[in-house]
Amino acid sequence: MAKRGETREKILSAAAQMAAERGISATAVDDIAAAAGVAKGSVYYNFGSKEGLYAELLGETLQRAGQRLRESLDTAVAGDAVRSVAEAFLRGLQEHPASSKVVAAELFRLDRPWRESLAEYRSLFFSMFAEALEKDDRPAGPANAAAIFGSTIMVGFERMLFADRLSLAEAVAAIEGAS
Amino acid sequence: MAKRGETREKILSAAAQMAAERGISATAVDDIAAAAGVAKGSVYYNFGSKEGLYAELLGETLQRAGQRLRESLDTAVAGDAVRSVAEAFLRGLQEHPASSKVVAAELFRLDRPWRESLAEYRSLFFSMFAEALEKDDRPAGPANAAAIFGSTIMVGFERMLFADRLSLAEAVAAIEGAS
DNA sequence: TAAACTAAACTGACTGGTCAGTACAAATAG
DNA sequence: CTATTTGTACTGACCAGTCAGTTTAGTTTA
Repeated sequence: MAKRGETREKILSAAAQMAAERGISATAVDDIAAAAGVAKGSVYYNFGSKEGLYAELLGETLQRAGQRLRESLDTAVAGDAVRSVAEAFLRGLQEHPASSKVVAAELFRLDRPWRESLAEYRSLFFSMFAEALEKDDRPAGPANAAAIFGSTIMVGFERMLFADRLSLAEAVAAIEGAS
Repeated sequence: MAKRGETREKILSAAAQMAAERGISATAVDDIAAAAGVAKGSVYYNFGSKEGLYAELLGETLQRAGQRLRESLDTAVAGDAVRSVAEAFLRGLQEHPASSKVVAAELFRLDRPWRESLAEYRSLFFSMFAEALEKDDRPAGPANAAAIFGSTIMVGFERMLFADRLSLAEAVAAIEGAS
């Protein structure tokens, strides 16, 4: 029998994979369990509810992204901060495509229980991009942060959908040039 | 009895309002009918299905936006095209907040029947922003278009959520960028 | 001019399927 | 001995979609 940690990992991975393809609400708990090769009861034993499961998946993903951004921001040279942060963001998307897709699709939704948590992270990301702009001595109002963040997400998404058509360097250059 | 057009309008308006607050999938046809002050059967008489109803709402909204962008693009002076298109886009969001929210929330989803239609419009918008960039003699690759489009959407969304905190001019300036 | 007719518009109770969540006894692992 | 996992069967809520019947507006007939 698998250890607790392994079961959790298998479930989280299957949940991410399926939701990336079909969306969260179209993914049934029975299907997740089947895809993970695990009993439905184990999902509830480990996560309590479907909501709890996806809250954890989104939370993990967002926290990881936040940490990445924080690090790249702190180590970046002044004048290169925006580029550095945008690149860190894009790398994150690339390394965890499934959960990233889920997050991206949920980021604009208004009807989910984890709306608050998502909104919190959104404003955290905003503030970090603003910080990067400041460090580069560029205008750093809320609109400017939103603009940079928006272009980064959109370019990242585009890149995820059309795999290798767009190099990391090209993508970052476009983001820098946009605003 | 109300004329056919009136009933349709009431239903579309209620559908937009509710979906903007709770999302499409969390909005029951029963609730739409109740909010519109109309029997559930009338929804099906007029639109055939829930999917048909929202397909029409999204289609209308996207087409209107597309037209707006086309016009502003065609009348814009070279050098001012990006600003002009971005402003047109933001104005559209402002004038139809409910249906715009619905569209924005659906724009990144992977699991809907109207995914194809949305994707089509997304690439139409992309190409118009690319055209605007060209007209302004700026780099106009796919990444650049995605970047501008992303920043426009994100700033517009931010503006919709925090109503008057952000003037149209400020928003457009942030999208255009300082350089 | 009013009665009869017609078709389109509308109604709302009902149906059938889906799915989150529960129950629990038995098996396995550390 | 305790925590974890399994498998199966079940419940109850929710909700898209249906349909037989009712209302309305407009038109024809006598």
